[in-house]
Amino acid sequence: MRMTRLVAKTLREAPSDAEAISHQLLVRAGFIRRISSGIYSYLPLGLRVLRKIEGIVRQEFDATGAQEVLLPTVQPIELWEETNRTVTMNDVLMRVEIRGGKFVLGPTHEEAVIATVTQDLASYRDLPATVYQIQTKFRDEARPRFGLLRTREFIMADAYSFDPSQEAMRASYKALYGAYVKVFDRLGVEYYPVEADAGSIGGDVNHEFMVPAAIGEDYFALCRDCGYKANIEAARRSRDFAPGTDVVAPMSEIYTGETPTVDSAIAIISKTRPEITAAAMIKSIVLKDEKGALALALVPGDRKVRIPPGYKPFEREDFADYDFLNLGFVGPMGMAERGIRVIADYSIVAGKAWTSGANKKDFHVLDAEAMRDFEIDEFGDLVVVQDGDACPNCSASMELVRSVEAGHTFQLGLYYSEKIASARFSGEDGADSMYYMGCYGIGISRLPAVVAEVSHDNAGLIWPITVSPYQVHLVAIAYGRDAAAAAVADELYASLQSHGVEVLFDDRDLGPGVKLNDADLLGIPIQVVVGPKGVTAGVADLKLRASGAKSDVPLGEVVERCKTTIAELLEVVPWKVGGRGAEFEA
RNA sequence: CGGGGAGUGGCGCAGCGGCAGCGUACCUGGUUUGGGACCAGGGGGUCGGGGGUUCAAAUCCCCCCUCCCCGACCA
Repeated sequence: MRMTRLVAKTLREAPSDAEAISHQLLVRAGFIRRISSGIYSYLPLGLRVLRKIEGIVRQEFDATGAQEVLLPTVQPIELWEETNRTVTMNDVLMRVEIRGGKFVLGPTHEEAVIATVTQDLASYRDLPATVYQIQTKFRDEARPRFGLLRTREFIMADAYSFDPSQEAMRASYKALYGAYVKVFDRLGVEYYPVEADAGSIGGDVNHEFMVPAAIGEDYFALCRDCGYKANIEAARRSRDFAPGTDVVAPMSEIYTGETPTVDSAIAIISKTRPEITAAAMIKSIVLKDEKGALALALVPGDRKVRIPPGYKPFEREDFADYDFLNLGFVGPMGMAERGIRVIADYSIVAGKAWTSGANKKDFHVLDAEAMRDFEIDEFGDLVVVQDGDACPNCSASMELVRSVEAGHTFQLGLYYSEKIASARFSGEDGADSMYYMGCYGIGISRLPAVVAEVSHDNAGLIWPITVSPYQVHLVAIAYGRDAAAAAVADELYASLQSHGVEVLFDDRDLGPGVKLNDADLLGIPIQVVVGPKGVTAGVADLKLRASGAKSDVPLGEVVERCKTTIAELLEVVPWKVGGRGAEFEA
């Protein structure tokens, strides 16, 4: 492609509303343009990057035997009512009403894929099967931000596996997980498949594919010793807490006044008992399960609580219904007698003096001991993991890594099949059976931004060759001014193309500084510069964008050198950690 | 949805009661061509929208819209 013809203009300055570096660079380099909040157009360069990423996904998904389909963007709302997701996904659903009735723009496609394949996967003989699509989706995100990283309209590659049994589902999951590892290896960015929280879907194992990035909205816990890694919502810490050895005084009450938070209570209490810190306090969080039964979660006062599965936090208004629950002064004492289940973090050990709310407004208790002054029905992993916590596998210190979620694989099991009557096939015995499903999503349109976010420098973008819009950026210095040099450049351009090299040719009549700076901004991995000086000497300058390494190449060898350099760059997986990826327990 | 900030030419910004400006980008001519050159000329803006105050509003007041940031939310 000749840049004089290319629909894109580089900008010296990014729009002021572009906050994320990836957003700024992608706009400045002419890859994308913002149309509305969270809604973007792709210019030719940006689309080529998308196509490269899609191509990688297609290859790796196809290699597992998955088959590409295309599901509708506009879906009848009845499909969504069947799974109750008109309610559970209400906030992101975009509804449209047309003559034909009520519809939604698909934010995801579980319902649609089941409706699509049910008659074609009607027998156990048709299973297993995996289909996938690369589709535009729409979610009315509460807050689109960071350019392409969080948008309302986005492109996703989503695969769905259908199996006759849980074991078969696990095999399908493993195959797709393997494809994901290959896809991310080829994208050339550092990534970690981490254990993830199943969310409301439930299901067995699921993984998120996380790319560490300063702008990331997610965190995962990483143990560099044993390789344990889990999303912060799913991460656990070691349960190895020995009982304390304090000589615990009898429990006593203390008037603390209007101190409904841990910090405010400690501020008062520490005046008389300076040794008592937030960590020595029990934070009691009131929960309710699906049936409305109450439970109490106990965590140390300096930690954030991780709500155990099956429970929801009590709403502020709910407290009015229970006079023994004083918001801000709740404690575990006497809860067993009231039939309230007490679940404690493993760190709430006996033999230690705890401070707690006294279940009485404006009062706390001191020197409460677990098992002596209050019962614990059950222990759980109830705290949100933080930097320095001990790894649950090997007890080494873990760190939290800030990252962007780039992909997510789920074992859905029967979650949707149970809700959708048509999700059935005839089993070997002739009876109706439900599909065991898996779903696998990669944020295609998020990835150019993810790559840009982790692969750039002060001069601009640095594309891995696998996703770069072009492989070679041919820069002609003094094109239109120096006939001899221009002729050489034209010849090189034609020659590279005829050898199958994807080449962007800067044939613009601009000063050399502009063109070289633009080449760095666009970030194509191999730059070839030809100008009057070099042509006189019989050489072109070949520069690798990533390393900045330059070398003079005789004009007659440029094409060959480009081809071998491309091959070398394709050979390298720029980032690879030993043991990462392949191993996991499905 | 709560809090904060901003809307002036494609992009970045100044102007803050008295003729709508600068840089960049764009067009024409000329000089220049190995790291964002220079000279001369030129085109382009309902100053986010509506209402009000005023002899006069980009500027002051009211309402609305949009965008950005922080938070809440995030199968």
